[in-house]
Amino acid sequence: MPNKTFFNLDQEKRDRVLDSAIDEFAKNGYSKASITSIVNKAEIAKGSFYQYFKNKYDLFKYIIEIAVERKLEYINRSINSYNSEFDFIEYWKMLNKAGIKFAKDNKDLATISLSLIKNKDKEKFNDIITQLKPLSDEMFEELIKKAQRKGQIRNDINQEYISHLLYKSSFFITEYFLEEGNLNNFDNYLPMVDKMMEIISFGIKKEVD
Amino acid sequence: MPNKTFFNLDQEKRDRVLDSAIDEFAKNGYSKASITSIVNKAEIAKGSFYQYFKNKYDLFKYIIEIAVERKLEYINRSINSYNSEFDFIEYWKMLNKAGIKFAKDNKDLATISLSLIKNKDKEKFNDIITQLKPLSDEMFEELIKKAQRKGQIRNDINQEYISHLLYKSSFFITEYFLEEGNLNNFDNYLPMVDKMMEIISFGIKKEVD
DNA sequence: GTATAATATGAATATAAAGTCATATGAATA
DNA sequence: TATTCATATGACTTTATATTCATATTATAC
Repeated sequence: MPNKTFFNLDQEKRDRVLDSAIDEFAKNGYSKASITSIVNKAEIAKGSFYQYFKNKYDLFKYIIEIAVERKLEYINRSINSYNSEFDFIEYWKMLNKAGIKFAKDNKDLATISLSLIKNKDKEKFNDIITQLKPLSDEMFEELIKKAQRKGQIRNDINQEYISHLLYKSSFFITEYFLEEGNLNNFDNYLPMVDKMMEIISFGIKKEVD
Repeated sequence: MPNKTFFNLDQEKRDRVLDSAIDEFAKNGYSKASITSIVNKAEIAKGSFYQYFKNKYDLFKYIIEIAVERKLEYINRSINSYNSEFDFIEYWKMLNKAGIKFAKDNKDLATISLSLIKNKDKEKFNDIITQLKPLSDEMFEELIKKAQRKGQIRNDINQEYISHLLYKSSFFITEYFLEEGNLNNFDNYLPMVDKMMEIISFGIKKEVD
């Protein structure tokens, strides 16, 4: 958590610091991100930085917090506009689309979150990763159980397998989107994702007999 | 490429250096890997290291070369023992299994290759990534075209989508395997992969009518 | 056994990073 | 105006890194 000094700052300056940091972390990942670069871009003194944050990790943690918050907003907005009878496949597609939309509008935050999840240094980021739980594959578990009860997806496949497959696929969908070439091609990208989701749906859907 | 001095060394010493470096890169990734750690583990002097390699990058490049070579051996071994009529799904499953087997027997090399592919700093590693081409999604393209011609997989889906899906899925299969918990659970892991591949197959397979 | 070439060595150098601290500035209060 | 408190500052410290280099050791050749 930033010090209270940081929150006393006028929003313009606060944004300058955060934007600079988000840019730096997105470009270089956590360990290669440089405080010196961040303060230069934000046009504040190095000493000031340490008036605002305990250290680099403190800053990073706060940025992830922002990212999670923002992404949940996108997801909740989707869920709220979903009025029909529960249909797992549709629901899953909707979540993926919300994820892509979040990444489209917040590509740096999305990049940072992704890099965190892909990071191997679990020890170090353990407390941060805990924050991500609501966006993890555990989220799918309940949904999948429900869908299997309702006979919407095959139940001859271990729920853990499906959960992991869907969770990971949502990642590489975002990941692929964040690759150059696709970023500025949102309109071409969406139909592609539709096809991918369709492929996976075919595999998990229970045939009506 | 290492200097000729390195190749003049007796194999025991060469292996000591390589093993130490592979271990270090697998544990820490490229930029956080430390030459000091490597030479300490290998029990050679720092100065000696720079008699063998031009720099850190030179060493890394060489290790990737080894990884690619070794993985291709696994793949070729599989392909050679594949005698039946071409069946895309079976072929694809076979490739994935060869990949997992490679990862099982060479977990550090597999970890390093994965981290390279996941790395964002394309500029820096551009020349190395070129080496990986034979293991990339381009490999799938020809296979998929062939399979579509033979009517083995749906042709209402753009070949690029499928190619990317299959390529990425092969990654997360390896990735998931390399996560702790699964590594020492090879026998439980294989059936799980079978199920995952089955799910995707359902989606891309052409129904016989 | 001497000369030459190959290899080994670790102290020294250069660079960059995170984090600290004494001090300066400015705003608010009385 | 004088005092107090919050904020700003950048030089300094510490620590780690990759890389270099002059020199020492060992092996090879004659």
